Amino acid sequence: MKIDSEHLEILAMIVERGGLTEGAEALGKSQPSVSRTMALLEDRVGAPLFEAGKRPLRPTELGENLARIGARIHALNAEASRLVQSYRKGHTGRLRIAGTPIFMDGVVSTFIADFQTRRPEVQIAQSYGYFDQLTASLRNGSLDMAIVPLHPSGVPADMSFVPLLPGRNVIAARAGHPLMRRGAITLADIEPYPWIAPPADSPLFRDLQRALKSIGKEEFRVSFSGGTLASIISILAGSDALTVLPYSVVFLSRKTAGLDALRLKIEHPDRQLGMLSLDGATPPPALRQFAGFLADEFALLQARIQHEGQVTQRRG
Amino acid sequence: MKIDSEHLEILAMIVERGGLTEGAEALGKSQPSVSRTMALLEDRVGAPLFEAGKRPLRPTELGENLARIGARIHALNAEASRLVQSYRKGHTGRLRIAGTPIFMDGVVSTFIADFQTRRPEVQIAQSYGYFDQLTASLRNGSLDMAIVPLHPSGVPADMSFVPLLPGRNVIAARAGHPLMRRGAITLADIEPYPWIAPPADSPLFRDLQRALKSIGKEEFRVSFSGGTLASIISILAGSDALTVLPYSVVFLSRKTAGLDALRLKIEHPDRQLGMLSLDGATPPPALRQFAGFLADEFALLQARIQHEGQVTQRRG
DNA sequence: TGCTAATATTGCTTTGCGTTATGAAGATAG
DNA sequence: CTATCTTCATAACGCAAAGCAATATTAGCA
Repeated sequence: MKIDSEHLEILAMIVERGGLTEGAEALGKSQPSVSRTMALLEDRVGAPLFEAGKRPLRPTELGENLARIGARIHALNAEASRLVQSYRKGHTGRLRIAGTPIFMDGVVSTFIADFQTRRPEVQIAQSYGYFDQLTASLRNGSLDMAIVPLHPSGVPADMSFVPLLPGRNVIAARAGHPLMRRGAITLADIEPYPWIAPPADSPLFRDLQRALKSIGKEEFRVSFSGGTLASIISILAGSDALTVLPYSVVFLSRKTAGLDALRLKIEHPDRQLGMLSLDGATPPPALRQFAGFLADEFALLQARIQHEGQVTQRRG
Repeated sequence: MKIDSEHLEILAMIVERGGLTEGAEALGKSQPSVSRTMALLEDRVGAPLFEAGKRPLRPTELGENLARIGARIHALNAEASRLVQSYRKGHTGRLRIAGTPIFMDGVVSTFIADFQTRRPEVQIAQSYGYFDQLTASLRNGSLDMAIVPLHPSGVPADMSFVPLLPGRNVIAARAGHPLMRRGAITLADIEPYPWIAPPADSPLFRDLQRALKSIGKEEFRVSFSGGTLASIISILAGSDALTVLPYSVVFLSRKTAGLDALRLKIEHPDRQLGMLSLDGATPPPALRQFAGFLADEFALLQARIQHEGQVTQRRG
């Protein structure tokens, strides 16, 4: 004896409105329709839901109790509708984002924070990884979007890539570093200082090797390696060590972390930092929202970086 | 965009069971049926509820959230079914019972108490009234059953009457009353004592008049009138007053209230105390339960009364 | 690669909901 | 008490959807 929840909702509305006709109107249905539905429900329940021979249709004890339940069901159903609406607009959902650690910590996470104040119902699960692992996760559906440095030619065939920033790297040190005051820096100037290296399997580590090689430095002394951005910044701040970081990271950490970039041009890899996502799957609508937000924010960031560069050049 | 609650319940079951096939089985439906239902729901929702290309069908974030709501709807629906079941068996409901005050207070209320320990979900609204008022209430649906003294010929055509006890009245006084020790009582013996009278519009008051006339007493001194049984008992207990009460009331109050019946035969009206109910209307199922219970209890009571009578006679 | 089990699709029937048109009956006012 | 209004019930019919069996498809796995 299964009762149709819809019937209970209709019953609830009739009781709430105090009459079948008004209930039907409120439900947007015809009066005969709900009349028959109630007759059917009474049949199945096997007991009268309305007092017989009363014209402004009044519920019996049982009818009232069932109506109470119907009202609660209606509330739940409406909640489901709201959930779906919200989800479709991208205002609700769970996003699984991953990317290379330094860039995620140094840049993306601050934008995520902004996004979450705007869309608090979107929960974001952030994790870290490098290219191979990230593409695998995208393919098996355990990740919605990856943020990686990538050369346009390296985009897998089954994925799309939206560039956010050029992948320009700089040599970073603490703001008060002895080398900071120098106008032009030579290889010899750099020689005495130890290096902090990103994890050996990271693209940034390879960038570091290539960058130093590009300015003629084949060997370098690593005083610290493998840490997250937070520990790298701590160590940079408390020592005269150098490291290679994306310029955007240095730019955003300048003031808060007392970091700066050395006036030394190094080869920057021909890559772009951008958003990578799988083509086939239906993306969560929240992803569109988030991707759009990131694109906007990064455009702004790039403008700020360029403006700063001009000012510096003019001053320098 | 209204979502079918049934669909949400199905979704919940699939998620709970961890697979479409098992969900279908648990629901007692065929696998294709629930498969298509879910396809339809996904269509309407406009977003995937299950991860694409996963064989033990796993819900998406949205699917899981909707399933949670579905589970709550299912619980409510089941609650409704239980309510209906319970109601149909007469284990739940509201009964509106009314009757003549003395008899309700003295006899019926104790049985109501017993019934309620057995069926705590049945709520009983008790009220008081005399014949005309009670039949009117029965007819307009504001009363489910009346308990009244009635001659079989007086049963209205549109009602049924189930007798419970003969309407035998006795003259009652406190157990230690001077007249109690006497074997045979004459009219002269009664003369000195004042009377307590029921409300003047009650059948019991007319009974009192008739009873006294039947033993030749036309005039009597009324020292108190109009009270409920509780006050009548108090006054009887604290004085040597006499009154007329149904024997069943005296019988049940004997021990607790220190009441007894005088050894003086009076004319008892040719009426039966019984249950009166309207024929046409569908009675609440709980009424059957209650009426059956009362019939049983009164049969027992009558047996106890008869047994007591025999013992007393043998002793007397 | 090929097997197995899970899910999707297809074709068909039945059920129930929606509508409009119309009938019956309680409520109400004079 | 009857005339009238309002409210609810019934009838007839089309359509959407749910049910089932049979069958195709595909992910997981050895």
